Amino acid sequence: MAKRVSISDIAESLGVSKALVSLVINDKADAHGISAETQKRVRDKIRELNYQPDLFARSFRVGKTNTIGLIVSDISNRFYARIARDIEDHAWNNGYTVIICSTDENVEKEMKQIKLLRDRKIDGLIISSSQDNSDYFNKLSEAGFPHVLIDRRFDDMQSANVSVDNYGGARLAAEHLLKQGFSSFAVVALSPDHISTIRERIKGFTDTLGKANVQIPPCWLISLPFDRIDKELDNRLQSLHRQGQLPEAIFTLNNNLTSSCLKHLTKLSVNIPEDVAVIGFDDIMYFEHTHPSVSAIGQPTDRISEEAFKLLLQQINNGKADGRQRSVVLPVDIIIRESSIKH
Amino acid sequence: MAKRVSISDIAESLGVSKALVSLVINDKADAHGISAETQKRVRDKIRELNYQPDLFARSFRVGKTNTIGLIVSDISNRFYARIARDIEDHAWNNGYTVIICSTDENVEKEMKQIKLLRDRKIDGLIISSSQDNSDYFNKLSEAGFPHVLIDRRFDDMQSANVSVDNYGGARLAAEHLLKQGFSSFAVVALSPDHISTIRERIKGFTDTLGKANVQIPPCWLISLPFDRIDKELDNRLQSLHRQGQLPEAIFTLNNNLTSSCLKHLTKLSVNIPEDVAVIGFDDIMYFEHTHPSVSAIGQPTDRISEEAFKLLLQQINNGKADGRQRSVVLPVDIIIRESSIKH
DNA sequence: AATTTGGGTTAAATCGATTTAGGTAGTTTA
DNA sequence: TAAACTACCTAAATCGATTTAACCCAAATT
Repeated sequence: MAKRVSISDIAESLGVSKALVSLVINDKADAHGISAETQKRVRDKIRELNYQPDLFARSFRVGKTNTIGLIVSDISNRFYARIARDIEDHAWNNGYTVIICSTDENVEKEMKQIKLLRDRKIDGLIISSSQDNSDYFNKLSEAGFPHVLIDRRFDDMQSANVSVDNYGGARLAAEHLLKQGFSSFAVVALSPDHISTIRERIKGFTDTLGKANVQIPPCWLISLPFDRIDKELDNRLQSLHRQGQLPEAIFTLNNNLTSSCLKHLTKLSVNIPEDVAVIGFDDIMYFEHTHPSVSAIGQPTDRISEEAFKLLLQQINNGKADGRQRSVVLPVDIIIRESSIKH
Repeated sequence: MAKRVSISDIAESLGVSKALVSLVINDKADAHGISAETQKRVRDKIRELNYQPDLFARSFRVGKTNTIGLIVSDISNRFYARIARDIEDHAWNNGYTVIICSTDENVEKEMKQIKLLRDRKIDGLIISSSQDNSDYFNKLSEAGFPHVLIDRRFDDMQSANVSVDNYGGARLAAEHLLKQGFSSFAVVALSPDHISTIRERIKGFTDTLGKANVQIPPCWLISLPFDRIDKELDNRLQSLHRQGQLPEAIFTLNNNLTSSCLKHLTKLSVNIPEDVAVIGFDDIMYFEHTHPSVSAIGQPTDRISEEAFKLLLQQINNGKADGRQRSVVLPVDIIIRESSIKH
């Protein structure tokens, strides 16, 4: 591997000091009164030897890596993939690079990842956490480590955070289903059930039904472990179907659950929405083209990314996470398609 | 921000040298005859002060960052999202971290990204390149920089690479459509058209049709610019539809093109497959649930990731990209669903 | 003539680790 | 008793940059 040319090489071959070269590179030459002629000589030599500053060494010295971390449960989930893409764009436009980690909802893994990223000296972190309380992040805040929580939130949280109106979205779904005249409902959720988005969506849905004096019996409150969504849902739906106990409508709490639900109902030859109506939280493009097309609560992924990155950058540039951290809650909307229209 | 404890702090508070502490940390103490007792003292102190080695500083010193880059055209594309996820897992299991970049098929951006990542001293790179020749990568090979090209390939390529049998996959699609009895065909491709996957898929398709004495007229060879797939395809399909010139079957060259095609045909009330049949390269879960379900050529994303990471790790561990680089071509399969079944 | 001024430049410390060629002191060997 | 050996440990260089306090010299001022 050909040896890279370093700042010393430039300095030596020119008979000047490394300091001088560094000053020129960093546009501090004028401020230090380096003569125009010398500056030109340096710049020419840099071009001649094709010198590229070692960003790693620079980062080491100045204590800033221009790298941020993004931790989510699964980067191949469309929701997070979109957010990742947007954040990557914002990062790139601001001279940052993104390291992405998937936790599989595994808290230990998540903590290890945060630790590793911090040991690697990332400048900040954007995370959709799987943890069940804010302790860890409050410590991060106290340590002044720039970070923004997205998607999921905690009570007593000091950290900056960006989320959507999960409660309101679920209410929209419930109101819509009630208006359509459905009268029995199931919720398909995800465990671990401490996840705020899940909790809020369930609450928004059940509260709204409650106001209409509709309760959801336990057998229709379905919670599936993250790593076996598909298989478990298959079992549960099959068993309900066998017993003729399917509800009139199902509210699925994220795009994976919606897809899986669609798949297994179809497999059971259950007609949607004639036999069972479906509406999901989180809209993705394909729901427009599934059979039937699927109603969903749409989340503004681009706004989430934008706000999160903005908040992170503020913290990084302020040198620390300062006291009052912004908490941003974004609105959602409902997209009504075939799957939830009463026949 | 509380000051981190460094190796010097440990050394000082113990009255020993930094070297000794470092040796203990790196399990080289025994080899250097450091007494068991001293080792224990060091380890105890490390625990007491909660010392965490600065991985960044270590990387700087040893010249290895344990970070790899992954560059693709768009990380939110399902195909790449899956690959990214798998690579991330392999990386994590091997103590590596992944920096992800999306190029939007922009060659200049891609080069800038490679340069940035190299300046940041990543240990290796996995890339699905948008470039139109192998020069840049051959230079990378000569410089001994570990890298693996995935998905797309080049002629005269010295770099390690993992791809799928695009030609064969396209042949499968063509054979299937012919067997179904369709007799006029369109191909929906992506520009820039130098991309190897696109070229090979087109060739595999047209060659196979050619053997059956079927030609594709220019108006049915549709090539769409990456950043305006959806809009352009809408126009093209509308115009063909208006003129009553839609083919009997369409072969779409990636999952985005397939989705977009589905969307716009549906919008035009064109029945699939009665009016126009569709089969796409690259299968994604949703194609099983779209209306109609969509036939596709499935790519083994997990194998791609696995092989790519394996090849990269080999290069990294060998210290250099050695002469003969492995070239892996993986098989694809055809999944036949409703959209390509003749009525 | 002595002092100040300032333009142009550099030496050296620094970031936090790793690595290697020694050093020291005590014990054994010749 | 001197040399050799052993067991333990350390000094200092190093990675490639940035940063700061000083330095030198010539011109201007007093």
